[in-house]
Amino acid sequence: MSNMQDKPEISNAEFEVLDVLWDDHPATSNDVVVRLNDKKDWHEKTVKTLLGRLVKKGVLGFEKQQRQYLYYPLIAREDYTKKETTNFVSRLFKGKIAPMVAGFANQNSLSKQDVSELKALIKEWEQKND
Amino acid sequence: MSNMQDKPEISNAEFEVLDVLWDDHPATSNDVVVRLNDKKDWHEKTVKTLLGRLVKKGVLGFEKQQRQYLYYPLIAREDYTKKETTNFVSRLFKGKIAPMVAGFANQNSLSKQDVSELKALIKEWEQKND
DNA sequence: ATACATCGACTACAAATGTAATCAAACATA
DNA sequence: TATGTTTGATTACATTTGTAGTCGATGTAT
Repeated sequence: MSNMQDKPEISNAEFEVLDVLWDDHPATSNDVVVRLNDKKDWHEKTVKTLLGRLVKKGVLGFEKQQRQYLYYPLIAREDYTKKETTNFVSRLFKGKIAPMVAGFANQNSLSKQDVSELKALIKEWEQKND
Repeated sequence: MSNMQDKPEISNAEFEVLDVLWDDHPATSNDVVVRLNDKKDWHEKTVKTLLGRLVKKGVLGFEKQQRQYLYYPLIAREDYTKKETTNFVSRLFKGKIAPMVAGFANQNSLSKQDVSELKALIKEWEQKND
């Protein structure tokens, strides 16, 4: 079983880096640094370190372009978010999605759009599972 | 501003301990150890350490009963889960709940009950915000 | 050519975390 | 009473994480 692929454990700081690469890639380390400046107040070296760690973890790949690297994600945002969501819901809500939505709705205000999107989801589900 | 209450940053291992205390409290360290045996394969000492750390973080309180301590949570599960959920949705889904439910639904199978609970939530919301 | 600027690689280092072991005091037991 | 047991307190220690700094190779400007 050579390809026993265990979850990459992405830290919070690493996630921010990955996130900007999901938004647009490939990108040089400097691109990432620049795009992170909006949200985070990180030193260039910090961002480079995080890029390196993500590469080592198999989360990012890169290819050389002259002296620089062009980084890109090796895992899809959707896959990651789905897995994390399942995990989260399972840990905090015994795997039940409704209580999580309930808690959320009660904490934040659900917008009209949120609600109509949820209704659409449900309708779709009902058509699939008549 | 003495009561500037900053979030307690509960680690994964610590959360497991807190979780069994939410289920039933107060409880002695040994109670916790025993109840954790089902899920986790942790040494007694490990559990004690985690209890201590949670106390230090202000997440648990205790009162002495003879030589032992009776531990109990100082924060409510609902408050914690709500805060974590808001945080999670904000980080991974730009604060939008519907995409998170969509991803979840698509990964796991939504049960008929999940759906009816969601519908109930929505109906309630619609009544409140006519 | 010379001197700086920049890149990735490697090193640094404290705090948090996972995972216990040791120690001293209090109890229980032979 | 001498000994082993159990408790919380303290200490241990490797790994991960946040947050950079240094170094050697390469690229750029004078």
